[in-house]
Amino acid sequence: MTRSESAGGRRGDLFDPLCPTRQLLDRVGAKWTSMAVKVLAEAAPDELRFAELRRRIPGISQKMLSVTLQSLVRDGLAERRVEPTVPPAVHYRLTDLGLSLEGPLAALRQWAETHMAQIEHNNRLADEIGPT
Amino acid sequence: MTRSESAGGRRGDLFDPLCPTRQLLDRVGAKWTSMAVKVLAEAAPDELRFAELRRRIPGISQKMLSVTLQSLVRDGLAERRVEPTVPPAVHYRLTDLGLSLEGPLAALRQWAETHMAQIEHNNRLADEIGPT
DNA sequence: CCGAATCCCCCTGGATACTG
DNA sequence: CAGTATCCAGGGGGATTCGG
Repeated sequence: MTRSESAGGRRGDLFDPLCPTRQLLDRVGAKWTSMAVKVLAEAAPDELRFAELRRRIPGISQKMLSVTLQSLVRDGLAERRVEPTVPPAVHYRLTDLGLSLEGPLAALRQWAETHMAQIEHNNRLADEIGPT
Repeated sequence: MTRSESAGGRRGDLFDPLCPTRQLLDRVGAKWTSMAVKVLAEAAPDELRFAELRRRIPGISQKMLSVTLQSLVRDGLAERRVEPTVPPAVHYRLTDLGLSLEGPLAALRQWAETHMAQIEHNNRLADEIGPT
């Protein structure tokens, strides 16, 4: 990718190794990841089927659900279990690792619910005095 | 756009784009936001100048630093103070609101530092057995 | 010194259609 | 039912340049 080798620092490389937080945020910041984790965490320790997950995440496309679940599985945050029936039934559940992420995520959610109204308010203020 | 107008809940439903958590994640997920908050939080209660911030955030361009700081200020997470000297000296510091975000963010950082190595390992495993 | 403006690449994620 | 493949629009964010 050779993005920015001229600017005195290759941030493409330097960012990943030094900052696990960045990596995590890239995942959590992905549009549907945190919701999937939340829904799976709420259901835990039960499993959820693909269609059930989809129903519990209104607005998600099956492509994005599929992609999101794949990356969770790939990261070891979730596990996939296939029942070899016809048609196949695929179940997902969080691993312990995935469950352990719920704590920090819940804290962030808590903060958001407490403070986002204030932030939106601040933004509206900025829209008034700024453009004026 | 087929949002999720059928979905009942707003608050606490992070499926909905209006959900506070979604909005927060969009901010925190922005590439440099969390890093800027961290650096500002570490310096608190002292202020940091623009150039100093830039030095403490390896790899950031001045455009992105500018943009990031603007959105922090706009959200009321940070404050901007200009000394009308020539050339001007611009200082930033977190507001109380911004500081209060540091807690949850630090928790996430903590989680990342503890578990990201495991996640990367999981990914390498997936790369081996998958393509095989 | 600080930041606004511009250009542009590329990645995310949405819609749709097709397999097993 | 579950997942894959393709196409495509939008926007984030990097480099660069100009302004005060």
